[in-house]
Amino acid sequence: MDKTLPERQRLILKEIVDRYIRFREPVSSRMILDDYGLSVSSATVRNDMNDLEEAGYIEKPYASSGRVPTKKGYRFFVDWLIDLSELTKKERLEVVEAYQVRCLEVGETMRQTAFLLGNITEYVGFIIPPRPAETRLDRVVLVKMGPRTVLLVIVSDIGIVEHGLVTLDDDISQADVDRITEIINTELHGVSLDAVRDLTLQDGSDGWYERPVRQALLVLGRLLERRSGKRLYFEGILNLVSDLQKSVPDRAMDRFAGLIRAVQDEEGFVEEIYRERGERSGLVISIGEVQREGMEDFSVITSDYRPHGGVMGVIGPIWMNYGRAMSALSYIANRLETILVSSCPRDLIEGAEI
Amino acid sequence: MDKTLPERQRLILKEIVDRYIRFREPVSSRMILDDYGLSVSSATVRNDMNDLEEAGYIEKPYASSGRVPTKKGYRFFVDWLIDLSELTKKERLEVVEAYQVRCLEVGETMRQTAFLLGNITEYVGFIIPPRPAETRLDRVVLVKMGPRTVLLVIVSDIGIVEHGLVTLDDDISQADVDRITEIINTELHGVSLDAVRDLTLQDGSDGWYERPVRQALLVLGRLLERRSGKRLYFEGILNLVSDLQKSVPDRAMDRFAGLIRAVQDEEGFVEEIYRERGERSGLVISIGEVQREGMEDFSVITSDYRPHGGVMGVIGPIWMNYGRAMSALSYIANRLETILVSSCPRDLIEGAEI
DNA sequence: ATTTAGCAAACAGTATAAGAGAGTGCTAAC
DNA sequence: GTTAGCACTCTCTTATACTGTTTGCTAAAT
Repeated sequence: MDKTLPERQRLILKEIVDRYIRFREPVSSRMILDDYGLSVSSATVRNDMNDLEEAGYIEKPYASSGRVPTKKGYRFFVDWLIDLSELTKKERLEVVEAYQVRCLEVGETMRQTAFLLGNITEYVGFIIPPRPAETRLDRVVLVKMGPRTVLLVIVSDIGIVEHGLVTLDDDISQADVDRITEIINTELHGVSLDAVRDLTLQDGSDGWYERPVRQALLVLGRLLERRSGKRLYFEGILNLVSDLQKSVPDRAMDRFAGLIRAVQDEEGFVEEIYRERGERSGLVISIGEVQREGMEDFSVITSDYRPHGGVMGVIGPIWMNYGRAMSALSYIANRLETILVSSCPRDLIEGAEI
Repeated sequence: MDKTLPERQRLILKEIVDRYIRFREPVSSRMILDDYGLSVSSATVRNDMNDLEEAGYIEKPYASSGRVPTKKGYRFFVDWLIDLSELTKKERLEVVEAYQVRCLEVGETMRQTAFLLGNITEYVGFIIPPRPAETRLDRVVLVKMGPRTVLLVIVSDIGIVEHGLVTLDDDISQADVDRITEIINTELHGVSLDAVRDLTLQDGSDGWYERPVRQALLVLGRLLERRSGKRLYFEGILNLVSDLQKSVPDRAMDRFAGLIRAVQDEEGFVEEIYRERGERSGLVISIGEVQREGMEDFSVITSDYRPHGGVMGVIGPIWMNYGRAMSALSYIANRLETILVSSCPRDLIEGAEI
């Protein structure tokens, strides 16, 4: 990586990116002097800016305008020049309190997290739930509701993941329900949700168990199957509206609609996020690099979170406040990990660590 | 009500509204002739249009442009001139299938309904859940999860409304849990959720029961309290983007942002919807009449649904396709009622009807 | 009493031109 | 390596003219 750049040019580049992020208009040589109090003339700054332009870090919208950072410029900025800006006490409190209300339901925790990400960064927050392949079944809970109906609750090592109704062919006693629960939990405790799904949906185990057990297993499988569909939670898409409107008034709607379309196909989006992250862990910053039509002008910052390899992130305009977003993302990822791990039953904790 | 208007003027007004809804541009006297084949001259049509304008049904964006319907014009249109357009077989199927997947969770049913409304009308669908004051507790289910933790599921006459974790001070046996369940269900079966909330949160019952029962009741109350907060489900806000962009390219973002803001304050929005409906039942059409800043240029069609007095609706631009939206709304409201009533336990059905 | 033909007037929308202002690139001097 | 000065470029705004659509009005026709 080339962090080599003359000191003054680094300063000027930093100033250009900082100012552009703040005011969203091309930065002239004068502005840099006014603001920064460099003890050189504007001509000198212009010379440096020329060098920076030749090196591909900045560009001009038109021949005699101020400079605007290029993607390469943003990249250099986030890699070498950025100041991280800690969350305020108030914001940290918001996060902590949001997680205070203990959510049993994993889905609720996901929604909450996406909401926090969106709300604090004022961009779009999203989260991909823990992979079912690495989430383990803690137990199922069966409760007799009616003569032939039983409530089924699926509890994983990170909380309740689904519930549904099992309709049986015949009437059944509470004792039988308890026995079935016992059987299922003995067999499936600690098995990954994906494996549970496959086991319960395949017809192989047909002869093994009595009918009510088979029926319960079938519903269990179906619920997990349906669950796999829900792979993504978004919050705060509307935060972009005012930002875009202020920054690119005439193209705002286009950009916005483009992003919506890019994100509509959740399956594809999730895949692209994983592809883009590759084998990296921790924060990954993609500056217009997410390969989806309509996202060329958006930046995405993602972070993985343990246990079970989920990914959360923030989508913002390419001129987003990277420092803030990065801090927020780290902090929230960290909090979420704490929450998830702390709700993990003791005997499944080793299994949870990869 | 004045449905009195010379026959030809009615025809012309209908044609103007129809065309404006379809093409979203001022309608000239020529267009009406071309399209409709009236056997009069354009001058005659112009005279009629003049009358219509004087009567306040249409107006000109500028001195020599074609005519555009006024709110009064839309009102006359929906009251006297509209053709309802039935949903297609495919659309009806979509609705039926969406409800096929039996949702236990009331919240899920609400989300589903809002989604259907938004998706089929291609505007914004929303739904206000059944009033807790008129929803009755069927029973609670308590399941021992750990030594001192108990899972609490709240089942109302229309399905599961919430679940949460009760943390007890002392260890407890399964038998005790069953006894507590019995006590709570005996006391509270058939009581409205609002009443349950108030009963369980007031400190009066302090001495009555042993500690574990009191603790369970407290959590029950808290969950119902939290639930009251979630009074609104929205889906399809993004459907408006393309419509607005096509219709009012430059003001699109403003309008959009305005609506978002108007709807952000859910409490206030819900109140205004109830205020606007007043004592009316069935479909209510508000043409820019919902008194919220930013909604002057949007129309809202609402419908109540039984049991328990919820309201669902569609928000669209003032030039929305009223015929389609009205049909969709009636149909979906009807389906939802069927679903809700059919899942209602026998002994609570009378209570459900107001 | 309606309806119609014909025509002047209104105005959006587009295109073109001119002027102001901001910022750069370059050259020559420091 | 840095700076002052100046010509040049390009956006943004304002003014002007032109085109095409549609209306309102008047006078004649039915």
